[in-house]
Amino acid sequence: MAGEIKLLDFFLDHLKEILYPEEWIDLDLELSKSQILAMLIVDRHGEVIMSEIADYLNIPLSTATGIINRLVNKGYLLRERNESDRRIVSIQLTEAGQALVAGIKVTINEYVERIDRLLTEEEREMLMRVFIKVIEALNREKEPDIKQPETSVKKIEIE
Amino acid sequence: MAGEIKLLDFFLDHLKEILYPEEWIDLDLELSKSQILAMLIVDRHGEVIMSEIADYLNIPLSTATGIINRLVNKGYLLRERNESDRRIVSIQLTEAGQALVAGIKVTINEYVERIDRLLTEEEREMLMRVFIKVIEALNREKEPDIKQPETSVKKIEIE
DNA sequence: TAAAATACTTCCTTGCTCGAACTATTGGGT
DNA sequence: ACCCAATAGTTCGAGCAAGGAAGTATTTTA
Repeated sequence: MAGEIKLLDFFLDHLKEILYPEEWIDLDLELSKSQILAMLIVDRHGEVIMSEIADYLNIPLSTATGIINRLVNKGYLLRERNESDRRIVSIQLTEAGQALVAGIKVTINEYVERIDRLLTEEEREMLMRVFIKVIEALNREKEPDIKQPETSVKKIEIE
Repeated sequence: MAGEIKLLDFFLDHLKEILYPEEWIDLDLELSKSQILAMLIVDRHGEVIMSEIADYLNIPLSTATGIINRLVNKGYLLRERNESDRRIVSIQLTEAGQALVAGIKVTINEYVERIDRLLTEEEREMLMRVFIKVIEALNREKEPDIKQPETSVKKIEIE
């Protein structure tokens, strides 16, 4: 009981920090949150189609179109129609885009290391475990159907 | 080393969840993130002036004006000029606003309890400790000056 | 009493978000 | 072959948010 009250107080006290995590981390002054996510997705998958981006970001295609448009206009992404199926639009990084993503990753890594240094090995493990537990539980409640959660940590090669 | 790589992967994998925490929690369909925060601030302080809201939310006054305007238009807040210093505008909850905040708190509490149930006492304590440690460290780096951090858990009476 | 500081608001631009409507292309069924 | 449905996107319109710049009162101070 006492534990629960404390956790609620804690959430209310830190709601601002929780709701605006991008302010912990000045990720990049050039791009917005959504734009950074989109760039990282394109980077990770090499070449992506609009629907995939919308899927990964969990946003409607109409929103994705806007985000990608701005990145194309800034010269970070390339948009081109697929010739074998002309409904499909595929997205790639330009060279400027690749350079930008590299910089973003460095920045993220710096922050991660900064946090990492604050934690004991035990805390680090528990943090990840708890985070995954919470995310999985909340996802499970949202859509108690369809496919496997598949929310465990995936290994991604960095550099 | 292995720990750090894992933590970086972890962050990259869950960047969407981290950057859009409002999607974990369908806080309220009626209000936006900023609007909810503004309502909670007014609720907690009883009567607040615009500058205080801007301060707490860490946004410029021009942004605060817009957020409060929409809440006033929806009938949740009351805006009135201070008679002793007519530059000042103070904000209060209307009855509808009080009812809404009560509902928001119930919703938050439900989510907090849902998370709480997933955690052991040890995890709960560590989670709060780590969270505060990280927030304090990042704040300290941002502004290595001025006043005390004052980021420890404050107790707030609920209901 | 004039000038500076304070407390806001207004205006403008950019971005995100979403639904609805629309275009283009492809695939299936008969 | 032809029509219809499904698929893949874009466009449009409206609301919300962010923030800088400029403007309006009002109060303080020098």
